[in-house]
Amino acid sequence: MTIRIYNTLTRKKETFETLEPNKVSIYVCGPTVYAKAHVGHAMSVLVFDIIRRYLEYRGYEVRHVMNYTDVDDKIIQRANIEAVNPFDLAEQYIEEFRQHLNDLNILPATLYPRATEEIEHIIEMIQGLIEKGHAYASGGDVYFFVGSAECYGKLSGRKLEDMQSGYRIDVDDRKETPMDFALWKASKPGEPAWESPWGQGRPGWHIECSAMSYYHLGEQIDIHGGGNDLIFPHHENEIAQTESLTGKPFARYWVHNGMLQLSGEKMSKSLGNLVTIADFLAENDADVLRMLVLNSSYRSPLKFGDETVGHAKRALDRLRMALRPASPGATGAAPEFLEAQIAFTCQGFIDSMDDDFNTAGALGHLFELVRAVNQARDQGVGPEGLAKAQGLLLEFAGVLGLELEHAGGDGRGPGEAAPFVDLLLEVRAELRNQKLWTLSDKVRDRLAELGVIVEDGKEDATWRWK
RNA sequence: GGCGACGUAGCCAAGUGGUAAGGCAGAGGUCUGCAAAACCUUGAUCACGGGUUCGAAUCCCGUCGUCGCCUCCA
Repeated sequence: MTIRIYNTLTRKKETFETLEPNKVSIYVCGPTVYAKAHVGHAMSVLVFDIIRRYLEYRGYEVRHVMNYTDVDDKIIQRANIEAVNPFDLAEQYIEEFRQHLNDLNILPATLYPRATEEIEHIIEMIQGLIEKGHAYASGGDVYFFVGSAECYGKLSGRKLEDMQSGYRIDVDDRKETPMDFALWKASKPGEPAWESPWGQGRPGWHIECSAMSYYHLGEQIDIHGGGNDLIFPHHENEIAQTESLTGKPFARYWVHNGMLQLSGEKMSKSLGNLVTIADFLAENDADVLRMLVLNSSYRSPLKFGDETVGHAKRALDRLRMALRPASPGATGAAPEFLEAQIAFTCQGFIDSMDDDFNTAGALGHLFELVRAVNQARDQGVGPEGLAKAQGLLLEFAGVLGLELEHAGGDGRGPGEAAPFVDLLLEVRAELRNQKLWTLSDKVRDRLAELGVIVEDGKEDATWRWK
């Protein structure tokens, strides 16, 4: 009964052991806020939300920190183009992202630090690195001296020699060696700037995460997460910075989610092939995206498209359908096979999730329970008989962050239309009694066009949003 | 060119040494006035080629392919 996690650092699944018993510290790299967030960002956030929920389910007290990078070149560039204040621009997108987190049913992190609010800590950390000989100031900039970090490359599996011969690295006179990266950047007039020992400037990207993690979670943390596109250079550099300063291993487990792909390519802001979270949620229930993520393995690339989204939606519907009440008047007790399936699903769900958060496997066990519940219902098992199995389904779905009780394919509950739909169905029941099939079918078809699915049961008809 | 991950039925996807979960789609059936939902039945020897082993999808080597990173990127 131990959790195993795939650690990018060792390229192996390892038994999960925390620094402190029953406590987990997680730092996840959040977005750079210069544009609308897309469903790829949502995937990352969902993956770590699911991990966090499961760890809590398994009894851990989780400290979860996610940052916002609210000052960097892209933000400044974008603000210049739009002729707005870069801080306002960042603020606007942070606010939007927060709303997305809420809409996506993401548990709030313990803390959402921002680069601009941590300048003091960042400067302190840079000074510490300079004092230890790991960084040097150069013309208003400060660079990390990569050659001074013993294990540089250990996360991404790269060798310094290989990279130095790489053709993509620009030669920069201010750097002592080409791979050195900026900790502090001197600002140009008009750019956001803070006073520092090296003059007016702003922090480099990598140092902010090291600093925030250090000051909010401590020298060492349990899990550091992010998209696998951050492995190099971002996380490699974080390791270099933090470990050079503390002399201790930074994160015990490096966890990276795969990239969401749109038509065979990584969805990204720079490629421009994206679907924004806002656009997606305008058309779909948030649980559809979560289902898409759950049905795959978080480390692999995930295809996003009409087909996979459709699959996710139907799979979600199937889970929801299992929560339907017993047939009217049914009173049967829970049969043995249902009890057996409950025990089996309990074990299977936990075993799967313990194994590097194998959500697809866990879902498989949930679907087995779904079938058993449906079988039982068909056999006339009553509400009490179904309650335990349905309760378990709801509980485990909740662990994964699915809100099955929010019925309605696109997030609509019965809502204001309910009385009117009910009225139509009442009239339709009359038509059916009189065997006026053409008319009653017309009502059903027209309702279907409006997104209402009507299902005729033995007694009465039920309806739900498509 | 370098580093890394991956390649399981039409699609999505578990399984990592003992003869392949689950979902979607398809086919047939039960139920239904017809539908829908649900239930039952139905499909793959695991990219390819070698090797290790009594035995491999599962370990090793090679080939091909896909994706990611090497520049900002979840």
